[in-house]
Amino acid sequence: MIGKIAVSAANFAIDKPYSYFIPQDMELQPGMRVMLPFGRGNRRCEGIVLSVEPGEAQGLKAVEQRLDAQPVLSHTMLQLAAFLRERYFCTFYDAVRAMLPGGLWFRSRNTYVLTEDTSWRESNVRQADGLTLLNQLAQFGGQAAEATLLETLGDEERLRKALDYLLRKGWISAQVSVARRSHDKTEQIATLARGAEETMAYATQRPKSAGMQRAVLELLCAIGSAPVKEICYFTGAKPVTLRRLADMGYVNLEEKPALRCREIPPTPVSEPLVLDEAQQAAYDGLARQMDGEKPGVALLHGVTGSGKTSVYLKLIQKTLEAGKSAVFLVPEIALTPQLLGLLAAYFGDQVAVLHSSLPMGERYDQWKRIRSGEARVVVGTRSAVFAPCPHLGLIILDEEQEHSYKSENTPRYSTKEVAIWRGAKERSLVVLGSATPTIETMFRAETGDYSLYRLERRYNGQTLPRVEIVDMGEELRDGNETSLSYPLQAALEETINAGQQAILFLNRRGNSRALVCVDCRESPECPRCSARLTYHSANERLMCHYCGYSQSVPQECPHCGGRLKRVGTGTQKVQQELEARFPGIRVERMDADTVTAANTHEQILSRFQEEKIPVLLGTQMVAKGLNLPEVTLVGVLDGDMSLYSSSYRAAETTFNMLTQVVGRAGRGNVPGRAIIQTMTPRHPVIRLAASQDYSGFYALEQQLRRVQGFPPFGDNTEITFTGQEEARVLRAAAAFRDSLRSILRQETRETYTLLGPAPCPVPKINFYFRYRLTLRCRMDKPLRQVIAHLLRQSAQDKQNRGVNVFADVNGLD
DNA sequence: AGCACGCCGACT
DNA sequence: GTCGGCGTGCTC
Repeated sequence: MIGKIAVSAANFAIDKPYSYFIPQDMELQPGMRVMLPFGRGNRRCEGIVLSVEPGEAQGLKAVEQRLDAQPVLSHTMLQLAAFLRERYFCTFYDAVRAMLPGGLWFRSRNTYVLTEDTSWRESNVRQADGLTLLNQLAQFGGQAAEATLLETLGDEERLRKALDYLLRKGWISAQVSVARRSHDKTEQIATLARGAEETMAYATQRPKSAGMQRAVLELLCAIGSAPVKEICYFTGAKPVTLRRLADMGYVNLEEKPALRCREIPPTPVSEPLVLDEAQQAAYDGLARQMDGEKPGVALLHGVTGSGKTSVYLKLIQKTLEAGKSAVFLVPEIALTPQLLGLLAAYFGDQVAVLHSSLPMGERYDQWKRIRSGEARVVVGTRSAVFAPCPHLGLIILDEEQEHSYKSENTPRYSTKEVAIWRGAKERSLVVLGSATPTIETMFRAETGDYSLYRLERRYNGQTLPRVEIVDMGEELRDGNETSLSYPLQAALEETINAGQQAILFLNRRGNSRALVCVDCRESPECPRCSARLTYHSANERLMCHYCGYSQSVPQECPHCGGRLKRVGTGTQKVQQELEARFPGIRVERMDADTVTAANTHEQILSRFQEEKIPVLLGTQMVAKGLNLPEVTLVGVLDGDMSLYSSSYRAAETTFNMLTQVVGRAGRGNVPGRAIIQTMTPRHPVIRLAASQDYSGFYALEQQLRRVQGFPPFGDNTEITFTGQEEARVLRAAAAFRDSLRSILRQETRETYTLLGPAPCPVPKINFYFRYRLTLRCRMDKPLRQVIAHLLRQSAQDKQNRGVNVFADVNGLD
């Protein structure tokens, strides 16, 4: 038998099904993974079987090992992988990697053994490193793992050369052992092994070159013990430093089980689910759709607090009654404790939670429960859209406008597109829920591609908050230079006096801060990226958000030696202003500086709620909060459009953000009130957000998108080129642009815009320069094939060595 | 991307 | 002779 197999070692340029001979005694089915020899060197790699056909071996290599006793991907899921490959310009195996949980992966270990040929003992080995390895192997009983050998030579390049040499000589041979990756439920904890004084004395007498060890010891003296991961975060040390300190006897390292995912406490629910009239109407329509031949896609458009969740719950109930499974996708699991509690209350242990921060073993356990049909309600973040449900009946995408549904790594898939693909294929209903749907989604609902259900009134008859816009320019002219306008001050006073609560929101993007020199105005920059370093108060270090570089805070400006001053979100400044205006007021602050591992987002919110602290002041984090019934006033301190990127989505993002924040006011019995402070009070987006007028915003924005050919009227494709040599990157981009342009011209596409190469918003990350082309044009199948062809061509062009290319359709920036 | 293969120059 | 370096072309 012959197997058509997708190979993990294949890159985009050479990705296709490869035929392998299946040995007689090996039972292979599509969807099983195998080990294979691949390439000239017969390097071992993984593959996944796409199909099995009868045929002769004639010159084919043979499958070496079967890795799964039963398929890990069903027929449909293999088709989905093919879809991902075609749609997102990735390899088949990239798609497979995204679809399977981490715990299912194998780790292969290279081992080297001495052969019978011991002639090297007599002859004169001409390669010094090779001799070292031979001696070491002999010492270890003729066998050693690659990692061990690497440790002796210390350099990957040298190791490779030496191994190469020895293999060629026939003195050693390579073996690969494959093992399922250990269930990753432990973490390493470092503890101080001796007294703090002794340790400090040792630390201070160490040479300057051992500064990292010193930093680690100082930290440990202060806190006693901590997970190795965290120590590395706080000091910038590498795990090897900890190991060295352990060897010297100053630190104990032990494996401790990592915290299991918290059990979800079910929210107490007294009565069976009761829907109000609007909810019932939406539910009836959706249920009817679900029973149909082709359930299709539905948009559930409901203002905040209109009770979309009840409709979802009822739909899930119906799905279970029909003997099928439901997938409930959320933007971020950490922000939905209430939802998890509700699901646990209604569906008990039928619920499986899938998200990326789950320990690997746990994710694998959940995955198995889902596949076996034991868990039929799956809640999770974007990767949960690949849940292996045996009979999928329903997919819910809550808050469908959220950016986290778009993957930013290969494959750069859109969860929504994947959900819709699955829905169509598996005949399950896809429900997109939002208070502020994306323009694309609403457009498709209006044109009839999706069905549309509306929940227009807030549950329990709460009214939407009254919103007021304050012109901060005018405030300035009136001599108010603080961030609190007079109307906001007055409103705050009223709220506080009435014993109610307020949220103040700083609409800043960066939720971290930078250091700026008071003299030359320069900021410390990352040595690897074209980005400013941001100050982290948690570890008192400067860190780079793009590459993870970290350093201690410099004493003075690296450019001119001047004094460095912290600038940033400004919540601290606002807090001072609040305290000056309302002496003795308690303010809970929530930003990158106050949210830490010990003081979580959730804890801050519950303290705010339980202790009835009058004001919660924070950055974007406060927008995505819980139901806070006592909050009657919301103040947006800087509701300006310009704070957002230049992306075509800027208006949408701003509108959504403002609507969401404003909607936080008045969810209890008292009607809410919101104040938006802005320098651009007449900006239509601000005005529409203030009047909570989604349809007005939609009408306006839809028209702009139509004129400019942005989604849903066209697609915005970015082709990004990265590499360490700027000139090569630019050349590759320009060559791509020229080829693309000539093809587009031949095809006489009526309208397209092709821009670039232009530097990306962050032009250098980790020493890699980044340039990109922007193509505005409908991305249909033929055009996708053109792009795929050009990507392959670009990757194979010898002049483009060291340049990576990838394409992203309708990405986020 | 790996990796072998082949050709060349350099060193022992 | 042997080794390392580099350009070329293929991967079932």
